[in-house]
Amino acid sequence: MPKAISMQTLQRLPLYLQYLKTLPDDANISARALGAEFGFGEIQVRKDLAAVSDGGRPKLGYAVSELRRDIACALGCNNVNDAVLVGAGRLGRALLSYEGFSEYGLNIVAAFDANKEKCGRDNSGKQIFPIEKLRDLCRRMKIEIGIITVPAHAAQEVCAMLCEAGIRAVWNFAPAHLSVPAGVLLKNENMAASLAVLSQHLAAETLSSDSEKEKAT
Amino acid sequence: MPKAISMQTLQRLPLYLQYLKTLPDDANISARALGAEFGFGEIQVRKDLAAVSDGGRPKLGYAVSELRRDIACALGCNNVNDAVLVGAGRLGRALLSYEGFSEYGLNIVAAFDANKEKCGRDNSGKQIFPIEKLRDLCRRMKIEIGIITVPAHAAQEVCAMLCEAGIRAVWNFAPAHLSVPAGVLLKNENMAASLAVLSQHLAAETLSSDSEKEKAT
DNA sequence: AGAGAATCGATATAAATTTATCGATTGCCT
DNA sequence: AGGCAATCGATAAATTTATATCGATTCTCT
Repeated sequence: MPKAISMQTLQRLPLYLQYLKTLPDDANISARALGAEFGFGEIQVRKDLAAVSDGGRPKLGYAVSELRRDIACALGCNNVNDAVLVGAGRLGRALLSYEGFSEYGLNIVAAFDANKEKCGRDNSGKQIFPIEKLRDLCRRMKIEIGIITVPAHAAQEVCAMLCEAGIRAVWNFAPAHLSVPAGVLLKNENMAASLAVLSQHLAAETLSSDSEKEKAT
Repeated sequence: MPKAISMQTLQRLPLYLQYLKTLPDDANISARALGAEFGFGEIQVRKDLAAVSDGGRPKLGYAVSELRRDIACALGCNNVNDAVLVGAGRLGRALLSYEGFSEYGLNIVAAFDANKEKCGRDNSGKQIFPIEKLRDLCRRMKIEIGIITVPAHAAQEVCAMLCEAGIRAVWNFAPAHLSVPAGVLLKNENMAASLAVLSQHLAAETLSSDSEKEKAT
């Protein structure tokens, strides 16, 4: 049963899950071994797992199949969330055709674009509609997640449309700052932040000879 | 003077920078106003800014142009880092043609793909080479950043190639768990983690009327 | 010029997160 | 069976991060 899961833990769980999926069903794994894969300490892993699972046997470790089930459950991977995507450019189509989302309970039901030439059936098999139909479709299907992959200058406008259409969570890939009404969650896929970490690593290593601690995120 | 910038601060700075770029050069902005844009507290913003800038005048706030300069400097946006990208599929090409990276000091000099049909000049203007040339080009140009956008099953192999070619930081977009030698930074662009946050928000709101969870021990 | 309000910076407190310590449990080996 | 080593879970300490408090500064308005 899910206790309160800390924000940090919540973001590590998908990593564990991803890795656990590569292991045999009947395997066991220790917190230490799991952590070693990511450069995490074993205690941290144990605490993470304790937040979602109750199994874990001394000397053996955790049963992989149980862990997978428990993590998936905690992450809500089993409750499918429908989503729409706005902006059928390169990035948008890349996400449309990415099949890994379903493993995490995300189902992109349709895409929208202002350019009518892009409309029709994408070669991912997903339908791309003119943006005018956004509101109606979202309301009718009670969509709760909107994914924004439009150019920065159009992002706020699209965001407003999505909110107006009843969306409750916005996943923004546009390099733009968005504002959302209260009650709507905004999650920026923040590639600039990742870049900041990368480039600081390079800068740090070039200056101070070494003794850098590697960190996977 | 570059003090120690905390990890969290480091990841907020690009957000500020992004927003500051939308403001007039001669404007001023207060910590409170800047924070309000992102839902951050004003004190937090002030501490973030204090880590990279020294300006900030009572009653007026911070000079936008100074802040931009200081943040950009702290993020190393001025020292250009060359990078290569492996995997010229949809996502790879999307990143190739994304022009926003240069603002953060990332310059993708070339891409590689195992499929020779994809080689040649991309319509982003970037060259796509056969993967066999990866090692040579990286070493010759002293590339330090490698971006992985191949399917999950090929990711580890590509990662190893990059490390072997002298890469010092790997930016992984593949939904796969990678291991890198010590000294190489691995940054996973962790869309699953973002999804976890999104879907927990939805779940929390839906069940918000429920009482506290019980825990099995 | 002086009152007043906004805002900064520094210091202090609180909360979240990570890391350490230690005893208890369990499987494996001889 | 009995000892050994691995591992867990819980509690405690340390570290990092966020928030609050307060005096000092400086701009604007009258």
